[in-house]
Amino acid sequence: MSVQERKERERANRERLILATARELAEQQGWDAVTTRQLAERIEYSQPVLYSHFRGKREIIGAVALEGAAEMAAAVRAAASAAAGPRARVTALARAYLDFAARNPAVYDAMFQLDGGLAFAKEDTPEPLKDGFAALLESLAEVAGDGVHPGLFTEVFWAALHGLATLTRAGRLPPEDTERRTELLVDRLAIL
Amino acid sequence: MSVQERKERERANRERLILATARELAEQQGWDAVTTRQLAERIEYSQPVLYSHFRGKREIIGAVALEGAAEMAAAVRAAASAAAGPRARVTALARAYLDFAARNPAVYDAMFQLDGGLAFAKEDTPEPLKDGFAALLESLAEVAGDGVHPGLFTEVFWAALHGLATLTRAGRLPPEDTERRTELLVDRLAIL
DNA sequence: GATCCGATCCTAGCACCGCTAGACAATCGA
DNA sequence: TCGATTGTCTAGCGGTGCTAGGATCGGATC
Repeated sequence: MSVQERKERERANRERLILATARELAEQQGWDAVTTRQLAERIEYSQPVLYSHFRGKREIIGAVALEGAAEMAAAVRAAASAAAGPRARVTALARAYLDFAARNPAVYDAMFQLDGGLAFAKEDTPEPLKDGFAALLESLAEVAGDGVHPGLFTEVFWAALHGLATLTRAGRLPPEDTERRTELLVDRLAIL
Repeated sequence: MSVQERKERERANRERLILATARELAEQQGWDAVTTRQLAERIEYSQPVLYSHFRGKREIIGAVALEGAAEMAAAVRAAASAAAGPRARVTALARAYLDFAARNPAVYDAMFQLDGGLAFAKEDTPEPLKDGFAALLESLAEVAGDGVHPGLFTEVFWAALHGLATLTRAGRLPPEDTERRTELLVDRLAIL
């Protein structure tokens, strides 16, 4: 069944092409510009082809979000493991998180601002999302402090990072003070 | 010129009606349901009338956001002034903020999630937005700690609240632990 | 009181959106 | 070689935000 295998391979390639194109277009011109027509034209297929891969636009956004979650988890883990000592680890984690959000605004939007039809904080939460939270938890648990549930602490720390990321990106916070805000956050939240 | 005054009054009334209807519809069915057609039908005028009051849908969202900012500033100030002592003030402020976001999700979306075409952190930032930040600053400055710029501290605290509000609302954080998260945040961030 | 004129509002329609039915062509198995 | 299946496209549906242009209404003037 080599023929069938080839077809499946080609199909998988095209699906990757769709996601990569959607992501690229979103980073270049924003998600509003990612219309099914524009996307179809860029991958050089007609619109209905998109619907043979995804249920709709929401699911495309969701798929990009999952990609992003996996990348962010990797980035956070890499930064944390390259740092020595709890304090350096947490600082590196925070910087990596905010850096990812700043460098991939469209992906970050797909993960948290847009409706990608993803479930959260439930049984059927997709693996990359749970793993993203786990990546934060790994480094944050050690600085949660005595008597504080590590999961709860991670939620609060994560929320703070998320707030900084979104408000900065939306122009609500001046970008030049990001580093000072990060240091203040780590100083206060983490018990070293 | 009593005639002209009457007309201006009626016009102002209709503008209030548009905003109240948009807000009500958004809280009931979400901003996606606030289409120009639906909105026009509810106020019993045709669509073009909307455009004689606002440049477009964005500006309507922006106007609702400004309303919301004023209300939130008032809510935060009321909560803070009813509390005795720095710690109680900050806790009350945090609760009031999160409570407002939870009770008025559509308005909160208009303020921070949607594009209302509003300027931020600049000279031409609308007054209600600057005042909203000022309301936070008033109570937070006293717990910023020595050597920490009150504005910077307020930004971080605000970002944390914003993160908690949005992640909770999006189903990313289980709502039942909100109170514990709030206490943890206040305990760690505020210097008492 | 008749007439004019300007402000006000609505009908109709534009270009675009996400999505889909059904015709068509290419490819596979017999 | 032929029929069936799979894959793709054209065309179109109902919806969106927004606007041009005509009708209508009310106040000011003679």
